[in-house]
Amino acid sequence: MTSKPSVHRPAARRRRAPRGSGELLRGEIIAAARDCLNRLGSADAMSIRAVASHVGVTPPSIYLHFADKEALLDAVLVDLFTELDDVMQQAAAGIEHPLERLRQQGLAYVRFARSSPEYYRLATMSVRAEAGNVDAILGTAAFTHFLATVGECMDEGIFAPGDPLPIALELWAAAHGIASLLVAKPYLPWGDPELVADHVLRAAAIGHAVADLIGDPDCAQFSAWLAAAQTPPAG
Amino acid sequence: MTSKPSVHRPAARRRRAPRGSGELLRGEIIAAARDCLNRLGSADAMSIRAVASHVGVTPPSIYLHFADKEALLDAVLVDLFTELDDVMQQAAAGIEHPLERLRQQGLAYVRFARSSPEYYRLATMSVRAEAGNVDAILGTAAFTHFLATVGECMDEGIFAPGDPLPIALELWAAAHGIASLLVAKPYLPWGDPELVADHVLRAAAIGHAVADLIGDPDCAQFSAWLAAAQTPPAG
DNA sequence: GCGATAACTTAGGGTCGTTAAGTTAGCCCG
DNA sequence: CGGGCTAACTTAACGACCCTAAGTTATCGC
Repeated sequence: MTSKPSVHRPAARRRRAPRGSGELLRGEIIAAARDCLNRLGSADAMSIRAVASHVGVTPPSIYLHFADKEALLDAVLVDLFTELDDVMQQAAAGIEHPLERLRQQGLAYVRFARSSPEYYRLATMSVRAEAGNVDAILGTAAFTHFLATVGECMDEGIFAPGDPLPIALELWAAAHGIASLLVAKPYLPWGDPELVADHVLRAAAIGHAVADLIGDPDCAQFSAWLAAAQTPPAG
Repeated sequence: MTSKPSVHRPAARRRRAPRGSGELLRGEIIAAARDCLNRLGSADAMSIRAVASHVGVTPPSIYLHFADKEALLDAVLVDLFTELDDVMQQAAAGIEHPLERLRQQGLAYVRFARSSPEYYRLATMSVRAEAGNVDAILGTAAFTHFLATVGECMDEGIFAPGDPLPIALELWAAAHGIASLLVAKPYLPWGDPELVADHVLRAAAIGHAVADLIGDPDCAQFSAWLAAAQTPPAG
């Protein structure tokens, strides 16, 4: 399991860095780690040895910059979270209706997950995070921006006014659910991934909006409300 | 990382099994693996050596019954999926309204995930499954029963009539999303896990029902529909 | 040019998954 | 009741892994 023959392209031994710039190597290591990660496909398969050899250095040198393998993976993730924010911001740029912006952000999130599955797995499915890193996720630019959009939806009357955090977390859960399954079980009959992601996100948003609207009826009551609402709106 | 000092309770060397019953050991190995899995907390930390020593046998004996570590983990999962179906069936028993049954099944699903996080991680977050195992998930008793409940909701007029599979997959995505995050990031400010799970599931169900109802308006139109629907239903 | 020290390397301990080859114990058959 | 067949195991070892301790070398300030 651990003993798959990892690819060892020895990568010509690199010249020693000049005196002040040990930080230089750090960057190269992270880049190499990212490279190994999506070439080998799993954090397990990405060995310190492979990363080191890829940079042109011996394994112990890695430990001059990172406490252990986990710390290296964490550093890779920091890189990636800023990229995630980039694509989400870009997807939402220039869209005025906050609900549509929410949707585009969600879709960008799922796309990002699908485009680099191993990173996504690493980021969301590890227990590595200890109690301290609450901010590591909630403080992320990506989440902060998402949270803001949820707030704007409240201002618009889409969601009931109040603290946007719970709604944001729950919408995130939906987005993560479909992203995660598309990544982990791509062979299931999802149909067009973009489309199914849109369905899930849409249902989550509508669901929260309507839930805020109708309160907490029991199932029979909801069923009745639904039947009454059959009269379609204009459009 | 891999080199955490695994607990090696040597577990008195077991007597050789009688001639016909090699299958006996197989069961004991699976049980031991399950035990190690939730004592050590991760599939990585569960070493073949630990499992073997827990059964009272040497590591190579494991390979008489399982091709490799992955096969052993798969066998553990088969065990667990039948248990998942048990708790979901039990949760739904005696409830007549299909929507409420759907909800209880979803809640049971999340509860199961939270009660054995490492199993859940293993089952849902691995890439191990190849193209062949579509049935390994969709053919599961748990999923089949869930699918049936979705179908009954269609008969009841909750969801638009048609193929229940897409809806079931999408509802599953929502359930998986919250289950997965509760398991992987328990330190986030979720509040009461049972409650937040209920919110997410509820929103997903309502969202799909309403989405079927209102078609695919743009955001502004939806906003208007929402405002018009403010007139609360009876109850 | 010469020490101090940053930037590495060599060597190795301990764990892991897995395999090849050996050994022992239960059972069948004479 | 005893000899042998073979299922059920064990011993030994390979190669890969993470990580550490201790050594070495190149760069820079003086």
